[in-house]
Amino acid sequence: MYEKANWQNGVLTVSGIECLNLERTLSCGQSFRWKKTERGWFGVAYGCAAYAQAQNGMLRIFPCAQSDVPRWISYFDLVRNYTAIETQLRSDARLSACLPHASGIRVLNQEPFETLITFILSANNNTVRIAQSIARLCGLAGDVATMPDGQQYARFPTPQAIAALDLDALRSIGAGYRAPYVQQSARMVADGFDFEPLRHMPLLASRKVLTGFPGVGPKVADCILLFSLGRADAFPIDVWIGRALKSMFFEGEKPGKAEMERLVRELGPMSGIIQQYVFHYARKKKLATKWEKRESEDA
DNA sequence: ACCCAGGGTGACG
DNA sequence: CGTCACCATGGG
Repeated sequence: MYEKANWQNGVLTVSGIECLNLERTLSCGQSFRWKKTERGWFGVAYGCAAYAQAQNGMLRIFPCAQSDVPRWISYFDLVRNYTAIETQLRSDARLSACLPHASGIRVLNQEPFETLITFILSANNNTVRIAQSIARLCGLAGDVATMPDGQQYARFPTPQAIAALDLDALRSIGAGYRAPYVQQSARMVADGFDFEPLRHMPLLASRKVLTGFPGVGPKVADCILLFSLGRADAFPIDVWIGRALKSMFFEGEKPGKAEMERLVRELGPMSGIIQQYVFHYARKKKLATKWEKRESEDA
């Protein structure tokens, strides 16, 4: 939640934000279009390019048209009470270890079609390659727009633009065997698929609709629901979360499907947000052990 | 040369 | 229903 949002001369300043760590939020693998620069984080969302800076519970976004203020507030999920979520984490002995590494993470509210294509590309892939492929896809088929200062940037391509690409073009951006999935899914959206009903259906029904897209299974469906359709109870289970839950909740034993579902239910209606904290914690911890291992090998 | 990465698909029991 | 080889690509 936040106290005040002020717009002046193309700059949006939101103050009194209780939990916000931009570094963690923008580099934790939910969005792949933000880069750290000297002027702050630069990214493109909903066709708008902007810089984002944060300090002391204050978030500044520029350039920002006045009509885009509600969208940015929604994008950074500033309406949600993250203090309550972090309190829940702190009071759970199994989850509290996540906070030092993940406090201030927010789940962004991204554009659904962009999220669909992004996470089709994410399957059996790594975050560096995913970001590269997205950037090349935008350069290849995205509209070029111009910022007020003259700087040019590429928007995420429309469904029609991606649907019009041939498979060789999609392979050229590094889509690999996912190229036909991207092409066919883009065609379905270009043909009029409507994401909006998925915001309000029962979770299982929404997931079933999304797995109708080629290249979308249960995990990618949950990513789309959590990252772009406001479903805070969608709980994507990937290799990192699987490992983390195994050690944190099941004493190193691989949980069955029913046990996993029971755990997610126990975590409550914000389980998906909590998932993001655990995911980031798991990745940071693994990274540290990798570094330690490499340094000990060097020595 | 082998393993891994925000998994999904299709074939087979 | 569950399991499993296979998928294209680049880095470690």
